[in-house]
Amino acid sequence: MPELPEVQTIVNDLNKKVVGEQIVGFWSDWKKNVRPSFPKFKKEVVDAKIVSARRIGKQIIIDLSNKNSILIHLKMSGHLLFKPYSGKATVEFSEKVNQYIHHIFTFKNGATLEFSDLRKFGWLGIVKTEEVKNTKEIQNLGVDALSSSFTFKKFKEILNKKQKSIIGMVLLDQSLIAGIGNIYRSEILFSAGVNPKRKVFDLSKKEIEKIFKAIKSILKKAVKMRGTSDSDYRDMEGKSGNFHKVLNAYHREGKKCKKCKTTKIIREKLAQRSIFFCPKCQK
DNA sequence: GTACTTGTTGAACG
DNA sequence: TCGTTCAACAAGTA
Repeated sequence: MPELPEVQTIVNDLNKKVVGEQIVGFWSDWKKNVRPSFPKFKKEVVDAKIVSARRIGKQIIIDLSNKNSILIHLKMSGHLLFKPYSGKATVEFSEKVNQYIHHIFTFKNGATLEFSDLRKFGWLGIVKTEEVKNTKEIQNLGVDALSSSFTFKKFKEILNKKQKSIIGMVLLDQSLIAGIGNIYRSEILFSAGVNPKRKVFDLSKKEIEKIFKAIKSILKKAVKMRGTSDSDYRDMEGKSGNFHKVLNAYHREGKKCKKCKTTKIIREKLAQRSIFFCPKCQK
């Protein structure tokens, strides 16, 4: 499932591969997830050129030459796949994930950008570029976890407002800090040595510092490694990320903690979501 | 057929 | 009224 580092990887690839491309066609077989409507979306994107791609939280924004922007949210199982023109109908990928393509952009040079989404939870929409920041999806997001405005001071401010909350919940709340999902929440708290169920007011200054540093360092490291492919995430070429190879907690329940090497990682539910941690290393 | 997956959202809660 | 918590929802797999 794409979280911030996976989305960042996709945005980086978009900037490398599709900037300057002119959209000549758009196809969809799941029109209910195209906003505001399929005909309107198609009308606004066809003929436009791609200017640049950016990201806020897990939200992808692709700015077009006609003052419109495409918004894309991949939700659980969405992927964007770029296929350069090969002279054949499509370039084949071996990964199973490609059977679920529901939306396809075609470019003037014959390349395609395909939106694959197994569970059909993802969506894409068109808005005026100047209206992007006013959309409900963007306005509801807190400060982006990797942006320069997410400073230690800012993190303390957020925690100050959430004294009674559980730290594991705060990290997952997109309206406070945007970009952290279930995988990185577990990894960040493991790295900081903090139990996910601790209350914010109970955290020491040093622990807060450790959590903040872990957010930045783990997310940056994950971006470098092109994301986590725990279940089915793929980058634009259909390739897996590498971060799952270095996971310490996520999806490791029953396995020995890599830090203390004695205690097993346990899995618990926190507000309907799984949380993974080492009961010995995370107090 | 049922439980499980996640991010988002609106309803229900105190 | 407000801030917080919970359950529902999307669709598919095992």
